[in-house]
Amino acid sequence: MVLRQGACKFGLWYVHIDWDEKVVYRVRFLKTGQESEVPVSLRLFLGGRLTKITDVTSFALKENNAFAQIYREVCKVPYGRTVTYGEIAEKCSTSPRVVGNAMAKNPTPVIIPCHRIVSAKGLGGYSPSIEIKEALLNMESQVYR
DNA sequence: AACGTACACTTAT
DNA sequence: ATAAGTGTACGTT
Repeated sequence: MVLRQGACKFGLWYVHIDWDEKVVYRVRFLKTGQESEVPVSLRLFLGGRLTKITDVTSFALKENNAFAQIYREVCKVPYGRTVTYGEIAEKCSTSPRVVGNAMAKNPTPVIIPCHRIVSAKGLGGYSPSIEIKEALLNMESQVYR
């Protein structure tokens, strides 16, 4: 297996990605970085010119644990839409808290669109920065308008 | 192995 | 405003 690493700018951040062919192992938002090759659809997506990332998937979706089920549910949320932690929890027969946990530990944000999961009364959280969540949702709402 | 604590929540007092 | 329920992870014993 050949692990490839690249980065792509998004606002003030660099989106760093580690991937191999079709499988993404890690996505991080860092303040530093250097533009380099990333999966094509990721670049288009971050540029607001694609609504669905099709050419890669996340390794976390394939696992066989409680989080993976949650992640798969999160992936069903369409572009430009948001659902609450509670709604995801209900579909997975668990509690909202657990969904929050799963989101916080999401190894591949964007690929797994955890920014579309919000709290029942407000935006909810996002790491490393809530600004990123806002920017992503803002971008999606513009395309969707 | 057990225990405590910390959460990207929600609902009911 | 505060508390209780919730499941997982992670640190400390």
